[in-house]
Amino acid sequence: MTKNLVIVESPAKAKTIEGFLGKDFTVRSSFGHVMDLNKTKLSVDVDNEFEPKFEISPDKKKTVSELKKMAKSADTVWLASDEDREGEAISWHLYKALGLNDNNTKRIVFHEITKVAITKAIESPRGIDKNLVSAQQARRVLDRLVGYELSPLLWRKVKPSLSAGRVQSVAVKLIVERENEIRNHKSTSAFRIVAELAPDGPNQIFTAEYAEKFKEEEQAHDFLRNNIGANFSIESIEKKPAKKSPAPPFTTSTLQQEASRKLGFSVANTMRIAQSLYESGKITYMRTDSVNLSNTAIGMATSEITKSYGEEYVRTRKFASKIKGAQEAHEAIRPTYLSNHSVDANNDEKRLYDLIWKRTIASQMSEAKLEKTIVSIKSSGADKKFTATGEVIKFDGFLKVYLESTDDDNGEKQGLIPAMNVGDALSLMEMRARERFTKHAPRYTEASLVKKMEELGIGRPSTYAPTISTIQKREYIVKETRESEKQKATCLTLKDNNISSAVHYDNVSSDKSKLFPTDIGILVTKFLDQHFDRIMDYNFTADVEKEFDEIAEGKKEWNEMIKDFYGPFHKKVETTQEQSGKFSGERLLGIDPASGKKIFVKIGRFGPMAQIGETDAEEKPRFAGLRKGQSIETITLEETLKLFDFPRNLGNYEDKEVTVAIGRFGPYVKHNGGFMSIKKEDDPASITLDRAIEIIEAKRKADREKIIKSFPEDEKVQLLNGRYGAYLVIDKQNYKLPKGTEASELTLEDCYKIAEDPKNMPKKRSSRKKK
DNA sequence: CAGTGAGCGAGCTTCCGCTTGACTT
Repeated sequence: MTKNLVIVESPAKAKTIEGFLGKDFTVRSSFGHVMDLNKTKLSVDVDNEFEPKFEISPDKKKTVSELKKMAKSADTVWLASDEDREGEAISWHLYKALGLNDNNTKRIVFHEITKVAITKAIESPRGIDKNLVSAQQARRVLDRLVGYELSPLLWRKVKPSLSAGRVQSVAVKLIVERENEIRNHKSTSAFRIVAELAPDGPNQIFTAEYAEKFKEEEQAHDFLRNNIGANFSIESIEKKPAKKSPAPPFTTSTLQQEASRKLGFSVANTMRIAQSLYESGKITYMRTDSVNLSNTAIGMATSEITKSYGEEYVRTRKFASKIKGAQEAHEAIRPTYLSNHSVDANNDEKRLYDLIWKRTIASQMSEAKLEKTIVSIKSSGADKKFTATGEVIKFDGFLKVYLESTDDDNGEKQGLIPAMNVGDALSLMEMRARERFTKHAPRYTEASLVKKMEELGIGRPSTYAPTISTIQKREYIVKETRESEKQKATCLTLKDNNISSAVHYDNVSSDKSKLFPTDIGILVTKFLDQHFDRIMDYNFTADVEKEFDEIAEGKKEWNEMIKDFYGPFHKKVETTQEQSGKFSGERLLGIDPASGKKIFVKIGRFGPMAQIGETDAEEKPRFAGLRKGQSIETITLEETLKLFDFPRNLGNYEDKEVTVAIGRFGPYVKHNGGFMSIKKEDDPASITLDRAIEIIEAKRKADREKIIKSFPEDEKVQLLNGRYGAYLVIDKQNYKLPKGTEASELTLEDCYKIAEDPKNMPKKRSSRKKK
């Protein structure tokens, strides 16, 4: 059929490339890896040179059989997966899975998707690099061994269904350690002195800061008093030129950071939107660690900048990655056509595109030229000097288009400074001594965690977003907005020869959508740190990467490397398994005044819980789960005792008892065998019977509205309103309704008929949804 | 989803990286 079959990793790429190649070429995609280790088994023969058992992934069976068919009828198969470890392995796996041979198979690589690059690649094919394949195998086997030996250990020692891995466990550790730092941070305060001054003549006020801060309010007060009626004059003015350069074009990580800071997107959201822009051909590939732009792109940028801003704004650059372990198989993320200043798409896509366009264009624009002015001012009432700094843009350059934001954007703006001369007298408008507290390190956001992971070389562009969602799904960390801590601060003001004092409440931290560790995350980190310090070492990944590189260069055997690692690792797993007991993080809080028994908090099978009495005591202990937001690290005895006030009997309704209790999904009201969750506004400790009845009635109303139709002839059959529209239930089994069906018009016969059609059976979930 | 937590024991959970759809009760 086709003479040449070219296989790439992504279907969008396949479509583009097919346009560049002639009729004789058919381009298809493998959709990433086609072979992997079996998910349900270790699939690594640890007694036999660590031989991995790769098999065709279940969800790739169809792709592989289609490709196989096409490959059979082709003269030549061109394996064009990415030029990195994983890409090489994809080619090798395709080679095996499609039953290819050396005579009709060629391996090619290209970094940019242009006709020239691809034609050139076709002209210079090579064979599959087995060393690179071995390096991937080592990476894959190492991750499997770590993940599949540590996770079961956690199930036994801590809690079922937990997970551990080279990447995720260290990501959690970063957040746990940051929280510890914050907990141990001792905030100190000092009074900062700021003067608002104005030269004679036009009313141009500017601010200057005094060179010293004062620890005590009294000292600050004394200082202000000394400056009542003082003379201010300019001692020196220094002007110096400064430059600002644009940031490199986007990689996955920097795109996630900027989209988070400037647009407020989560990393998963950013990737979803970028994927959509990529699929519609608007931007280049979005999973990349490269800051490189192709010559074509730089050419487009040059003409676009010249046209829109003028020649003096052009300054092309080649950026080099500073990230260790960067594989740079792709270009940086950029618009496919820089002449499109915006795109026709939904709002989020437009905004993300706009960001990418600006960043790309700015990266090829001239530096901004600034002039910094530093004015030194002396006061007759002070020993040291006041300093005012100003910044004037002489030439805006790339700033015309784009300025990168930073994580801590609370830096004060540098104001304009009026034109003045040395010796000029100034009038004091106002002087303030404001108490400032030192701030603890900020909690991570999703995006700043990605930044840190990238710095440490942990994870890859394709895994940042999934890793962050995994550690949230496992409940190791939570993303939350918490009430920020306030601190009382004093501000003294000198104005019109008078000193007044006022009190402010300053936010110590801004905790909007920040990452917090949970009790389980803290406990698991502690456990792994104690027993597996090597894997929890921030340098572990970087160190093994060096060894993968040696394997890729043919300087090392992959299974030798794994053997060296696995020996001591596996021994540690075994001794921990045998010698250490349950790791519950148990904390003794004190004595229950009612029973005289001990009260503990710890991690149980279902998460954090409190316990009155000892497990091996004759009388069974009482248990209660901790509420959301409570932590075994910080909960007090009083708070714990309150948890045992449930279930609480509120009285009777319709001759049946109404009780309120706290369960797995929060507080609920129980009545006549039914459960109803209570809303956030209601406090289970003080809820009244009347309010509980309201909740019961509201639930009944919702249930009534849920039923579209029921049949008195067969009560097992019901048509219900669900989250995704109408559906059919027969004897607890759900069925989809065929498209276009009006549920309220269906007869009982219709329902039976629908249930018989296997098309309407709901798909079985491949993996059970985690609680 | 279902409102537990000892004991009994079967059977389940899990990794990282490469890619997109399929399709939810």
